[in-house]
Amino acid sequence: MVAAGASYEARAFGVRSGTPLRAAARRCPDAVFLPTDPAAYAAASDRVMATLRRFPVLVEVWGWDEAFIGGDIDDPHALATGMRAAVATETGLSCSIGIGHNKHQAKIAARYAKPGGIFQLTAGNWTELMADQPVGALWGVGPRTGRKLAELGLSTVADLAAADPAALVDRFGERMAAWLPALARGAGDTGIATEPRMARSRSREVTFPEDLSDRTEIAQRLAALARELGRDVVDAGRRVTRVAVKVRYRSFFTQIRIRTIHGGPTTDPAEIERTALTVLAEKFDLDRPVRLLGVRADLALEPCGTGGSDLG
DNA sequence: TCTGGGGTCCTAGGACCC
DNA sequence: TCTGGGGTCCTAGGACCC
Repeated sequence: MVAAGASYEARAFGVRSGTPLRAAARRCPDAVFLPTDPAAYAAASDRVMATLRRFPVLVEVWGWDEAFIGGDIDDPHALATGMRAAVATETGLSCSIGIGHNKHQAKIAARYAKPGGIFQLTAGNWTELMADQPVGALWGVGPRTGRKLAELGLSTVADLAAADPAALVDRFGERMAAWLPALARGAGDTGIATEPRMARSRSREVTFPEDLSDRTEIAQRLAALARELGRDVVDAGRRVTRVAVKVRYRSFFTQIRIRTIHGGPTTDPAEIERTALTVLAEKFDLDRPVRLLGVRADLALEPCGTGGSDLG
């Protein structure tokens, strides 16, 4: 069990998202531990997004607690101030706003804005603020890429910004090789998608308190997950194209095996369950203790139904 | 940091067909 | 029988983000 998030007070003690609960309790003995409440987060999120949409801007929802605001804005600082005030008045919540010429800059600016402030990152102050940062500070560069870049002698944003894409191609492929140095120079996407995205997949997974060794029990637990998932997907009015099964063993070694549904996309939960069980039986070694089981359904991009627009 | 749950996108290689 | 190229579908796996 790990913390999904932590208050700023708890963060001061070294507790953050992903910290095991045991470690969190050790570092911060006075911490209050709350269960997750997805429905409450969704409701609060809806209210915040509705507040933002009242401004004459484009709003792209980016998860529960983030949004990109787009537009040709004369005075972004004034806009941000107005938005923060409106969100506070209408929802009682505090938010931070980062301003930039693209999503990447805005995203990083928002870090500087926290907690509960406004910060602007531009071509003008990008270099000053970012040049000496580790490459991992860039949005989209994680620990793995950071390590690979370090092996090439590129550890800071400035190093990467000056790197020759040709020198990165072998390691990262054509696209990434071109993208990474641009990212380091502050480039980024500017598109704002106001329409809700059509989900590509839906999944369920569970880590067991005690590893599972009994094959029958493993199959039963997977079947139960598949049934829950099937219900979700049907409720959402979507069709399933592929079913993936995920198994994590005691060693933390994790495998995903996938199968395309024969005969085209399905809405039949029984078929989802059956496919998951087949994949489990045919493609996994179940002689080792299992720590986690998961099922994922990949979804057809066209909703099911007979041409109606019941998803409005 | 003995390591949750829910997602997205990209790449590489094999199979198969023309 | 061997050879080559291109296209498409499929799976595995890597990586990142919240």
